[in-house]
Amino acid sequence: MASLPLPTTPNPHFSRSRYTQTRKSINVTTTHLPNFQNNEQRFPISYKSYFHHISSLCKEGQLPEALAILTEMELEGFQIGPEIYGELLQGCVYERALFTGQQIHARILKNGDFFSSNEYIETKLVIFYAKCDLPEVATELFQRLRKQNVFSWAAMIGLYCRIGCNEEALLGVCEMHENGYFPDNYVVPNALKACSALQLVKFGKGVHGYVIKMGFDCCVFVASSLVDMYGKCGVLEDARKVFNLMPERNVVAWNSMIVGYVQNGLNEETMEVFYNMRVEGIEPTRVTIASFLSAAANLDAIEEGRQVHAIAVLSGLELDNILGTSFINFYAKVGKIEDAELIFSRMNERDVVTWNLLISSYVQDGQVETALDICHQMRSENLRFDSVTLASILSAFADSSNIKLGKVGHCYCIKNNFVSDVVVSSSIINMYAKCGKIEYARRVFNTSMQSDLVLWNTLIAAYAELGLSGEALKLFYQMQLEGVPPNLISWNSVILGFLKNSQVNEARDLFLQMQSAGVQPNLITWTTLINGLAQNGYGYEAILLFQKMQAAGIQPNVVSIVCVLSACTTIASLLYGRTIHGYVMRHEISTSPSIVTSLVDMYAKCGSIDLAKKVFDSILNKELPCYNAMILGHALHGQPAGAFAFFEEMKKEKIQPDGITFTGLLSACSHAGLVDKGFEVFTEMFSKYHVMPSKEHYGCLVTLLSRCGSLEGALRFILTMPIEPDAHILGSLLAACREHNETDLGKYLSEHLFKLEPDNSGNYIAVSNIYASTGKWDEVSQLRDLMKQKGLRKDPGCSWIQIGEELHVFVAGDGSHPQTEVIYHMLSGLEREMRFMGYVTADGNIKYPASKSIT
DNA sequence: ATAGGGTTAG
Repeated sequence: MASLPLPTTPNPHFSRSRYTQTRKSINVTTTHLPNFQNNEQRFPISYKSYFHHISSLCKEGQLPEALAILTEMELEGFQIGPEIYGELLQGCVYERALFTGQQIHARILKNGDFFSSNEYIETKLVIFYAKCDLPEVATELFQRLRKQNVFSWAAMIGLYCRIGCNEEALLGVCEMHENGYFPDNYVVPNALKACSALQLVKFGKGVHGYVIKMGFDCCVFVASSLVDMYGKCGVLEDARKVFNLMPERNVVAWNSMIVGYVQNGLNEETMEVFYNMRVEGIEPTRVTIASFLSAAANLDAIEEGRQVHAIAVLSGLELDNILGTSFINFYAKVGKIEDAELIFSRMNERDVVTWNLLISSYVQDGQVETALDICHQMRSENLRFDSVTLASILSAFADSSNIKLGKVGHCYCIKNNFVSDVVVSSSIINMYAKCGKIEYARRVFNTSMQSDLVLWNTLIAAYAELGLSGEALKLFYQMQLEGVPPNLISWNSVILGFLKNSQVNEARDLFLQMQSAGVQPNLITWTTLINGLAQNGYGYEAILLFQKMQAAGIQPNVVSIVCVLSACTTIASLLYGRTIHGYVMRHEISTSPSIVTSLVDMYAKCGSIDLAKKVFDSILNKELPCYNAMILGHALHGQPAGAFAFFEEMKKEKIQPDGITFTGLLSACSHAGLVDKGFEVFTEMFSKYHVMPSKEHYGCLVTLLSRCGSLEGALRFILTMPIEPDAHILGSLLAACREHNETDLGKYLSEHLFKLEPDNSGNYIAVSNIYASTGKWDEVSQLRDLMKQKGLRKDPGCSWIQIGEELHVFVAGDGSHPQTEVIYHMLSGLEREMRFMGYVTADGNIKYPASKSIT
């Protein structure tokens, strides 16, 4: 019989019969033990051999076999020492085998005090229960410990970290330190993790100091954790410093740096680190790839993402659920939905996240039907919808204004208790608002959690979109009374509300207010303002604002470029339009379809049909909007043949025309005086192309008749058309009155116009044009003063150009067209179509010379 | 020690 190193005192509970019972209970078959069973010679096996065998079985995860040997040892009469139980418990820790571990714990207890009060065993038990994520049991055993040590502390701190009790974890670190146990390089990473979870950079820095003092800073684990902590706390400079100082860097160190950049939106830096990592020859892991893909998705970097896809395949990385979803996310975000689908079909395991990502991909792509299809498939695979699924499909119903399905979705949320999720309820509010049911949105908001910022923002955005700026502002104040401080999105929405309601000054004022409140405007704020100014007739100021934005260090994106191009268009600034075109070419965003379309539109409307055509020809997949831009461009040039040629080309390419196409064709007819052709197009529009005529189309015909036919014919047409004439239509009649010197009829129509829209500044301009054309400058001045009194500053009916200190004001030949046309005429040398009205000096006074030619 | 999905603003 081999001698035991421990215990030195006999165990009173030890008896053969007890262990025989245990043997039965664990159902051991001796076939597991070939070396021992088949050895007929039966050399005496030493305790040490048994121990090593158990130890290696435990390390291989063969716990039942290890237990069987334990039983065999007991049958052989060995007294079991703590190190054997320790090995077994360690095996259970590796395997997270809670049940087996509990059995071992029971055996230890049966062996009595000697074992259960052994420091080594006690610690192992704490570690075991901690690793099995049982905080109650682990804490109880930890508190009953006769002697704590670094290991038991490490286990408890690790447990607290895993289950998200980060405060407890940090308190533990402090307490162990106070009790004289120095946190080792296994405890430090957990402490740092807790710091980042709690965003306690200062505590993290303290730990960093401790790390340096203890000399742990050369430990890769610790240093990587420091990089991770600084990254998660947003202190990228410090993360980088630690990273640069690391004597050796493994994949995790590189990954931590990459993850830090990606999570802070520093996408370019992420890519740079990735490339450096490649240069150093470090093989990427799934973490590397997933993080890189996230950056590539944010940057719309299709090529880079595809290359990394190839790298992942070449590196033989397994396409697990998380890596797979990263690929789906990347391909969906860059608009390659087919590739996203392909990845999805190749994945072996899919969970709710995977399915949700595919659903939201289709929603973002505007494919509502397919998204719903996927929902059904998801259900047939016995996966339940969660709040993420519902938020996605509700936003799909919002985008497609499908209130019927929206209501079904709302009911589903009520039945399945999703309405308490703020993300879901904000989706419901948004859905009702986008479906035109603002009162339903309000009611859902009233019954929801009123402490959530996003819910407030959703409702404010809904009112803002409708131009109900008063209501939006009221909510903006109300949320602050309820103790919810507004964020950037709240400010942006209120500004948008003002601009949608033509309250340009209020919008500008709020833009200043937000800055004095310490909220810095972002790209969206600037773009909202630029777009709003352009839409309200302040094209020049919009361009100045765009330049100011760039001076403030904010890089424009696709949306802001499109907005500033539309500003160029409204004031026909070919010069600045070309500047923007240059910017676009230099920054390699010239492939964006919306920018290209805007460029065509800008050139066409600013008077350079040749440049418009040049850009148009460079487009590979031409869609409806760029054809429309070319048609409108030719219409404005008074080239109906060109407009109709593009219409024919469009038909050849099997592109369905829409309402805008026909507005272009009709205005081409109106410019060229083709009355019959105009009515032919009008008839074809609804009989052949099933496009319902809108107010705009009727307006074009009224202009056509009043210009080319007779004023009388136009009046008769107005009486027979199926819609009420709006201000725009009356405006074009008014212009015709001026052409025909029908001043009395003009004055009569003006009264109607002011009744229809008393605060529309465009009407003031239209009426003042009548007076201007007959040289009645006093009346013009009176109307301008009235506009100033009313706070109206919008000047869509006339146009101006700055020459030195003077602002020269022009009016179009018939005064009925947007100012764009005026400057277009000027640029294309068609001065005869235009009449010079006067000029505004720098101090704001208007001077009206009798006449002036333009050079 | 490091990695994946949803809501609100242009």
